[in-house]
Amino acid sequence: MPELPEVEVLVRHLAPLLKNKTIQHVHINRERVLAGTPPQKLRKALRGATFESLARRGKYLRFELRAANQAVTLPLLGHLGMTGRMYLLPSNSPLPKHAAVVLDLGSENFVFEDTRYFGKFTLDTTALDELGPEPLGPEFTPENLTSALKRSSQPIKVKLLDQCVVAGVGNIYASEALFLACISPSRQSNTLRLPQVHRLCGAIKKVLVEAINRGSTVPLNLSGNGTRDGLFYYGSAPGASASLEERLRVYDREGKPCFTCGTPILRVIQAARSTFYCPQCQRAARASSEVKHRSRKSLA
DNA sequence: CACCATGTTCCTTG
DNA sequence: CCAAGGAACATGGT
Repeated sequence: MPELPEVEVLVRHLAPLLKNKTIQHVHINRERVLAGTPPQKLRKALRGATFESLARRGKYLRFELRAANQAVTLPLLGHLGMTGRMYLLPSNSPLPKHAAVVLDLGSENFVFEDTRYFGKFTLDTTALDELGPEPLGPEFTPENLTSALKRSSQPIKVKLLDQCVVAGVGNIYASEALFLACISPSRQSNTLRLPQVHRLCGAIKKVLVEAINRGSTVPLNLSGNGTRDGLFYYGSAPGASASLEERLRVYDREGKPCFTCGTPILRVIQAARSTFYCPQCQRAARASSEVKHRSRKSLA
């Protein structure tokens, strides 16, 4: 599932390819991804409309379309869920089995493919209102992150997946950022001190920027066809085929040695998701019970 | 068959 | 009402 870096790479890739293309027909194969937008409404809104711009917000793609002879633009929101992909295909290419929505652009199709159909393709943009700051934007500061964390006793790893806290961090980069910041994933959010939050902020930015610069974490197959190369293909580019292990410091490295200290990486389950961390580099802070015990001792 | 998966949302429980 | 935990969603890979 694409986290922020892959969405960013995809948006940069698609924006110039879609610009000024006009939608001839709208094919909806899975209403579930419309997130409440009536199919007729989507067809009516998109048919004849032209792509004007595309931007990312968190893990969302926000398309701006202009209907023929209209002054106003229409926002269209996309989300890749766990398995979503978006790409252009020549009109004569076969559509994938799980094509949820297909926009006919004349000589090519813009395909939203999503095997598990957890993704979204909708005119309803209200989801954006709930999002916290962009991690690579000016609002994402240690001070703001501290205030977002201060009233939560949830483990910090779980809290980082909350899109209200910071928009775009997912399961991979939550583990990665905590490793870089040397913070235990089980540390209670509201017990982090400013220096640690400072480190965490920097670590989040660093792992995201690294991944964006790398192209993506998992090779994105933007052609929709693993055997084809060409314009829309990232995955097979030379140097882009490094395995997860070569790109990530702890994620999916259970039992393998920490790159810093050699201690085997652990995997635990938090909020029903896997977390990976180094128990040596990311030691939990001294438990409060231990602190109490000590003070009781010194009193005695 | 078992378990796992880059996400979000809904339901239940306390 | 709120926070937290877990199941559900749907499909495929190992």
